[in-house]
Amino acid sequence: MIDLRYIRQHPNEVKEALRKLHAEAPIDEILELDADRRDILQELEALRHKRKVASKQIGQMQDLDQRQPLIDEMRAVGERISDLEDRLRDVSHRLRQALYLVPNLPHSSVPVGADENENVVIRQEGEPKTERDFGFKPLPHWELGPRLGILDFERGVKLSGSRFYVMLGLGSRLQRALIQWMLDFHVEKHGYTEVYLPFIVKEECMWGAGQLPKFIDNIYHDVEDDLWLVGTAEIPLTNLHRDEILEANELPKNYVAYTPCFRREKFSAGRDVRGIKRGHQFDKVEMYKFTKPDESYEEFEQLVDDAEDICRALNIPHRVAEMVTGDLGFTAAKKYDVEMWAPGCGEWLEVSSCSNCETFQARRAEVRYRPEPGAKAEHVHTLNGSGLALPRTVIAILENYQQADGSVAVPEVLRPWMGDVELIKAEVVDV
RNA sequence: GGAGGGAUGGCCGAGUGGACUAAGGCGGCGGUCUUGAAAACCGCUGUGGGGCAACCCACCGGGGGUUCGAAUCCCUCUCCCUCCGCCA
Repeated sequence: MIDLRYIRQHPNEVKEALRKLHAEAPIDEILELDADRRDILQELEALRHKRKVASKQIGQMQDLDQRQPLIDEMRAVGERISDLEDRLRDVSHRLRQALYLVPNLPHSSVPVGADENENVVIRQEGEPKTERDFGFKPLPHWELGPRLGILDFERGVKLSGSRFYVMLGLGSRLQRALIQWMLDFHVEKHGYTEVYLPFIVKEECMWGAGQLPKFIDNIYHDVEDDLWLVGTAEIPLTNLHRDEILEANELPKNYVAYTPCFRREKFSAGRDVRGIKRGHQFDKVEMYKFTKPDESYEEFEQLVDDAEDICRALNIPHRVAEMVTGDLGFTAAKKYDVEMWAPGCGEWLEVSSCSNCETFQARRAEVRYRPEPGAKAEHVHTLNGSGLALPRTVIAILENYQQADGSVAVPEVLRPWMGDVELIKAEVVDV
């Protein structure tokens, strides 16, 4: 949610920003509702004051005959107050709903562009391996996995339908090793605090993180208990300090969490249906920062570098792309994607998406800090970034580390987390 | 799932219809005293909103209601605690 005062004072700047985002939001409606709300509020408060004073008088009057006319008058005032309160509730609700539809505004440094095709690759480390480097034609993971007996698509579908899969044996263990290793890596090398979170949350968390109302169709929802399955750890992490005022000296607060993520993928029907790139359920290690506003961009660059560190340690080529205005998404003021090269499917895979949401989520979830003791509380900035998304990192490992005989080498850094297994190879099957 | 008890400011805690403009304490900040500190004493110390301002309004877990007037009465929801049951 962006600042209502800012919209009121700079409506044209907001509209201009929305044009750059290729987004629409009911700004004129917001301005009208805001004006209405303040009109109603002023009248209402004047009447409440009048009633308050009169009620005090009534309480002190002994003469019932004198009292009665004043009581009658105040009864009428009470009815008008009641009316105005109803109108205020209605207008405030509509105003809030309208504000919830406004996306975050882009940071001034974000390049203007229409869509993802105009995103800017700002750096790349490592050269993608070619067929010549391999000495054979590298296979995509959806062929490698089943051949090695570590991926089973048919049984996933049998259990849960399309976009579900089963991991087996060393495939499953590889993913588990990655989770452990990445958590330890961020805790030990980057100083994050590990946190274990609920995977299903209350509706208000969804509003706080900016998931509702916009993304309702992409969220799994348990109707009976009105709980919502998280599509990313960003949701419970944003709400971890909801309605809190943090001390300046405890910022930045850096968290890292592993969670499964659940997404209905209503908007990507038919896309990325092969393999494990886009499932309804996937695992992710997520980094998250609560920072002071004037430190957030410095912390943001660090966050991206922390994600890249994982790519470096795995020795897989990666690049960083900066999102243009048209591809920023709803909550980010600035966003980078980290992509790993996958030689089998022949594409750059988004393994991390890093966003600086500035005060957008903090305002929704009311996360604030006190700049100085005794000073007025201000909203913090919130930053999130995958560190990294698992199935895609597994894809990159399988496809980059495949050998001519169809086996897959285990990256050295992961071996201690995999019982020193060095090679994933097909089980010998009795004929 | 059943029975009972609770939810008040940063924290503890009093308050069962009208001076609550929420007592008192703790903590924090400032001051006096002191070479300095402690102690003692004095003062200040929540959040949000409206208004150019003086100032005003709201908030005692959330929502709704009764009343001229609600922290206080009624309804409802949520959460916490104790005990019982079930259970990884």
